[in-house]
This record gives sequence, C-alpha cells and structure tokens, in this order.
Amino acid sequence: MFVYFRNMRIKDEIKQDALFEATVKLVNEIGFASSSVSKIAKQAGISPATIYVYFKNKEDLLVSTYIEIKKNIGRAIHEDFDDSLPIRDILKNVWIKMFDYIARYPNYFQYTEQFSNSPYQSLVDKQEIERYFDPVITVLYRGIEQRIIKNVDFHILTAFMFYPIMALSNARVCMDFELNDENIEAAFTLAWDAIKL
Amino acid sequence: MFVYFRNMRIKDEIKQDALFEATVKLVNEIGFASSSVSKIAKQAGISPATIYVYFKNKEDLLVSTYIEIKKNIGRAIHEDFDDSLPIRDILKNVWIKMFDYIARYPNYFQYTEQFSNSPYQSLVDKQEIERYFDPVITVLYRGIEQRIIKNVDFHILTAFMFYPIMALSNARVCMDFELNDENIEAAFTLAWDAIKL
Amino acid sequence: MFVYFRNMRIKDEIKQDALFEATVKLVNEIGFASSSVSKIAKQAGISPATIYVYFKNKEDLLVSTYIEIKKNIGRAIHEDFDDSLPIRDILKNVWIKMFDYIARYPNYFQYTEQFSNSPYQSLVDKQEIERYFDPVITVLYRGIEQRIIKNVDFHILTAFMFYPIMALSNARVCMDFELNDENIEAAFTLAWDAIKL
Amino acid sequence: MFVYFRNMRIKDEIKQDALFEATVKLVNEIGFASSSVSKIAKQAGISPATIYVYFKNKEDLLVSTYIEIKKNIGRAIHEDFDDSLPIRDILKNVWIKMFDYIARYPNYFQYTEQFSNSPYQSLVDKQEIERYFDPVITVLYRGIEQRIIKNVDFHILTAFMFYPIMALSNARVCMDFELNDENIEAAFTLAWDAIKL
DNA sequence: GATGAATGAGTGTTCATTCAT
DNA sequence: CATGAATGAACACTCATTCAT
Repeated sequence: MFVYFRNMRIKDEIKQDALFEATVKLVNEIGFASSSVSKIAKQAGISPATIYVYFKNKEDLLVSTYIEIKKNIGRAIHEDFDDSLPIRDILKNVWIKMFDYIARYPNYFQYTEQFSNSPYQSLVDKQEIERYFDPVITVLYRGIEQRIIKNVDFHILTAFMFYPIMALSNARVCMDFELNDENIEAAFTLAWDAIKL
Repeated sequence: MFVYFRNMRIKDEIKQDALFEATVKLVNEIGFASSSVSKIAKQAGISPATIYVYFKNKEDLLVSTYIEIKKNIGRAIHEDFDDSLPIRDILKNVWIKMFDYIARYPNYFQYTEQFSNSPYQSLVDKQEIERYFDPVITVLYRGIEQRIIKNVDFHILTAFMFYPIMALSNARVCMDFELNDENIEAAFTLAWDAIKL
Repeated sequence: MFVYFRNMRIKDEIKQDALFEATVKLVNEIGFASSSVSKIAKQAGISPATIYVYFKNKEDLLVSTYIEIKKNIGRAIHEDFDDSLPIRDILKNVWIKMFDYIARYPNYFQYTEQFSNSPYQSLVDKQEIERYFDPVITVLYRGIEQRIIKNVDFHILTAFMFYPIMALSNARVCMDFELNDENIEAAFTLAWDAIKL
Repeated sequence: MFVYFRNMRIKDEIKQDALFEATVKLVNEIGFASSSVSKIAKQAGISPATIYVYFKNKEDLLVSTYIEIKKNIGRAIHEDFDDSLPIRDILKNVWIKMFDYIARYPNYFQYTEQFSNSPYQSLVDKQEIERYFDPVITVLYRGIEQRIIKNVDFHILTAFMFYPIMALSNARVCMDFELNDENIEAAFTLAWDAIKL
C-alpha cells in the first residue's frame, strides 16, 4: 500500500513536470491562443482528461505555470544577493542575473512575456508575485531614503529599471540585437543614469 | 448619379468606421484571443459576412486597424513638430504629445499594446510603421552625432526613451498610478537622464 | 434606339459567351462543388449579380451550359452523316467523330462527364438531350431490324457502343492511356464485336 | 475489466457502423456536394464533433467509406472463385456476382459510383484498390496469353468488360431498365463477344 | 441591363470540458 | 489516478441570392 502511494507520488511529479515543460514549450512555439488543452496534453504525453486531475481548468494550468516561473526568476536574481554592497552594485548584479536567466531559460522568460499580455494576466494575484521580488524592491526604497535614487513614484522607477530589460530581450528575440556583455553593461548605465539622483 | 455616389461613400465609411471602433472596443474589453469575427460584427451592428466585404480576413481586419492607429499616433506626436528646437525640447514635446494621445484615445493606444503582443504582430511590415516615426527617430540620431545623446545601440536608446511610456500607461490602466503633468515631467527627466551624454 | 438595342444584344452575347467559357473552365479546374457563383462571375469578368440577369439561378446556369455542350456534341458526331453507308461504317464514323470532339474540346467533354455525376444531372430533360442523338440511335434500331445488330434491350447496346468511350477518355485524362488512331480503331472493333449479330 | 473492454468496443463499432451507413445513405440521397459533415452526423445520430474522433477530417471519412466498400465488392465478386474453370466461365461468374452485389447493396455500389466522379476520387491510392481485384485481372491477362482474349491495351479490355456494368446499373437506377437474369446473361454475351478473340 | 454591397444560412473544424469506466 | 470517447458551443469563413441604385 505504501509502495503504491510512493509510486503514485513519483508519477505525479513526473507528469506535473512534463505538463509544465509542455505548456511552456507549446506556448513559445505556437503562441497562447493556439495552445489548446489537448495539444498541451499530447505534448506532455498524457490524456487531456488527466490535466483536470492536476489543475482545475486550463486557466489554472496557465496561471500556475506563470507563477512557477516568476518564482524561479525571483530566486535567480536574488542568488548571492549581498545587501551590504553599494546600491548601484546590488542593482547591477540583479540586472546581470536577470539577463543571465533570460539567456539560460529563454523559453521560461518568453512564456512570462506572452502571459503578461494574455487575458489570463488579470487572474494573477499580483501581490503574490511581488513577494518574490521583495529584496530588490526594498533596495530601491532604501536608495530613495539615502538620497541616492530619485524620489519619484515607484512605477516610474521600475519603468526605467526593469521594463527596458523586457524591451531589450524582445529586440533580441527579433534577432537584430545581440545581448552581449558590452550591450548589457551599456544598458545598465542608462538605467542607473535614469534613476540615480 | 452624384448623389448616389455620395451615398455609397458615406454608407461605406460609416460601416468601416463602425468596424474600426467595434474592433478596438472589443479587443480592449475582452482581449485579442476572445475577439471573434462574429462578436466584432455584432458590436459593429453588421453581419459577420459583411466584414469580408471590407477585409480579406480576420487577420487583415486586425492588422489594418493596428496600422491605422499607428499612423494616427505618428501624426499626433509630430504635430507642431519644430526641428529647430534643442533636442531635449523636441523629445519632451514628443513625450508630452504621446501622453496626450494616450489620455485622449486610451482605447486606441491599448489596442496597439495588445496587438504588439499578439500572434498577429509578426504579420506587420515593420518598415511601414517606422516610417510614421521617422522625424523623431532622426532627432535621436542627430543627438548622437552632436554628442548630446549616448552613442549606444539604437535599441537601447528606444528601450529607455519610448518603452517606459508603455510601462507607465499600463500602470495607469491598472489604476494605481496617475498620469498627471507632474508625473509625466518627472518621468521624462528620467528618460532624458538615461540617454543624454 | 435601334442601335442601342443592337449594342445591348451584342453585349448580351459577349457576356453570355464569357459566362459559358468561364463556367466550363472553372468546373474543369476546381470541380463542380467548388465552383461558386462568384468565382464563375469573376472568371467571366462580370458581377455575380449579373449572372442572375441571364440565368434564373446557379442551377439554371449549370444545366444550360450542359445542354449547350450536348447540343454541340450531337452536331459534331453527325457532321457529314451519310445514312446510305453500311451500318458498321456509319457507327465507326460516329465513333471517330466522337473521339475527334473529345480531342478538340476536352474541356467541354469533361464538363459533361462531371455534370453527369453531379446532383444537377437529374434536373435535365433527358428527352431533349436524346433528340440531339436521334440519327445515330435510329441507325442502331435499323441494324436490329436488319438482323445485323443483336436484338437486346437498347440500354445494353448503348452500354457497349457509347459508354466505353467515356471510360477510355477518362483513362486518357489519367494519363496512362494514349488515344491514338490505333487504339481508337482497336476499341471500335471491340464495340462492334459486342453488338453485331 | 473484460466487460468494460467489450462495452467500449461494441459502442465504438456501433457508432462507426452508424457513421458508415449514414454516409452512404446521405450521399445517395442528396449527393456528394450537399452531404455536409453536420448532416452526416445528424443522420448517424451523433454530434458533428464525434466524427473527428473516428476520422481525421471529412475527406478521411469519405475516402475510408469508399475503400471499405471497394474491399467488400472485391471480396464479393471473388467468392467461390474457381481458377480452374474456363476463362469465359470465370468471367461470367464474376459478372453475375457483381450484379448480385449491386442488387443486394445498391446503396454501397451507388456510393462508389458517385465517389469515382467526386473531387475526392484523386485522393485514393489506386494501387490499394486494384489489389482487391487482382484475381480477376490476372485471369484477363491469362486469357490474352492463351490467345482467348484480344491482345489490346488493358484499358480497352476493362472498358468493355467492367464499365458497361456501371452503365447498366445506372440505367436500372433510372428505373427504365430491369436487371433480371435474362438481361444480365444477354449483356455478358456482348461483353464476352467484345473481348474474345 | 448591370452591379457593389449586404446577408442569413451554412461550411468544415477545433475547443475546453465532462464522464463512464 | 488515469483516460478515451463524447459533445455543445464556438470558430473563421463561404455560399447563393437579393436589392437599392
């Protein structure tokens, strides 16, 4: 009985992983609109009905996949996070780690990009997502307090600190822009010049 | 004969306008993926079949709508365009005109945002779109030549000069950020600090 | 007024001819099922609505086209018809003239073939068609009377005298059979052997 | 477990059979062009979507139905096939068996007739069909070798041996010709006279 | 007579989801 | 737990035909 249960659990995780990968892969290949439940199931090597064992519905599958990736990204950019460095260095490290992640898991990143512009986006609890990025956000607030960073609305700050990353990654996807170290460095200089006092 | 011709034209334009507005409205309300041909037709008060009198297919309708708006935006931001002003002033004017447009036609702007992340995006002739933004782009290049603007890859420049506009507009859409003159002014300061030498 | 009328008539016939040719061409190219009224109209260089000036409806257009061709075929196979020849020679001449027609107007012939197996076939007044083939049919009856041709049901006779022509023409269409003089001669020998007493 | 399996299979076959019969019936009643997927589904008492569980698309349904019938016919005409009889007798038996089949399953036969002249015809692998008629075809070739049958192109032979069957069956369908034993016998005499040396 | 515009009804097909097993 | 089968609802699109002009 116990062994049976163990097997089931193992099966569970294998299936769930396959489902995660299949979802990301398919969405990247054929887009959100064309990624039907049955196509995802086929890609994952399971029956469409099985998806409903693991997820409440299609929406649940897509949203869960998004949250999972956002969690990964949050973890990735905070690796070796050193709060004691100068604020510019902390942000630059985060910036570099972010491009690292994009380079290493372009599919995962692209999924989040597509998701952000899908109708499913509004179903996400944004506060849950923001939690994963708390440390770096805290740094920005400290920068304002210490009069190192401009004291403007927080949306404005992120619009120049983080949004350009997506713009540049998209440009790379379109293949007429290379994300080499030199370009990343140059881009960060602009970001810092934008927000620094 | 003349009256007949006039009537035909007027009828045409009424329907085509209704179609344009219906497309924009519906896409903004329920998203790109859910905006079916029949729903758009119903919104416009015509038969689905009639859409195919005016457009080759759904793709044509959506892409044409996008191009039309982009043309409008290009025209709007270049209104009273004065090439003789200092580069910073020119860009600031464009920046303000852009937010003006967004404030006046939020639906049109949001449509382009959604379109840019839809699978239809790849079907647009990007060079045709870029033509509408030629004057301001030329200014950026001139700024680089005159050593007023940083000499970095053009994608980086636009990532800080134009993309944040979208980030901020989206923030406004989400209703926790106000696009008042003060905020626009502050945001432009960041943009200029980012790109200026 | 008279001149105007003349012009109209001329226009009429030009349009009607164009319609005839367009119908035949399109049906041969894309088949009966796909040949829509508007496609035929476009092929003929007129408006779909204009078709309804000349014909009651689609059915009328297709049936009229069929009857027209059948009339042509009847005329063609009876050209230089010499009732005084031996029956075998008369039939052979008809046989050869038929293959001549098929070689010269493969499109017209193919149209009748397709039409015979379309749902429109049942709408034709068969007696009207049969009238065009009266002379050769009369010869067959005379052959029976003169005890030259087997005295069997007339359907059996035509099944061996005329139906094989279509089978062989179709084989030619499929391009693994050549309709040269030798083959036509050989085939007629079989036809005659079949029906002769 | 076993019962479950049985039920599934039986259900499957019932639906598939119903689909087969519905397809044949509808095509015979309203023709190929008008036989839409939804009409066939309604006739079979299932949802249109269910058809796509069993067949890849409409084409697959129609072609599969055709091949199935051709297989049946091939089996039927070769029942009690005795290779040792004189060639004329073998062919006569086949001829009779063919009319037997047509009499018993007029719908099935008529379906193949309609199919052969539909645009779907070209999608069939002709070699697969020919396999079902191999034995009788072999007999014809043997007849040529033994100088019993005329040594002419094979298309000519079949045009007189098999095509007239279709002509006569069609005549019967049109209801002014009876397919009794006497007529079948008479018709075979013509066929044999045509091909024999 | 000729037509562009318009449309209700229909096409083949895919969808997310349920359910019996 | 896992699934193949099933489906109502929807999809993009085409049709033959009408009608105002």
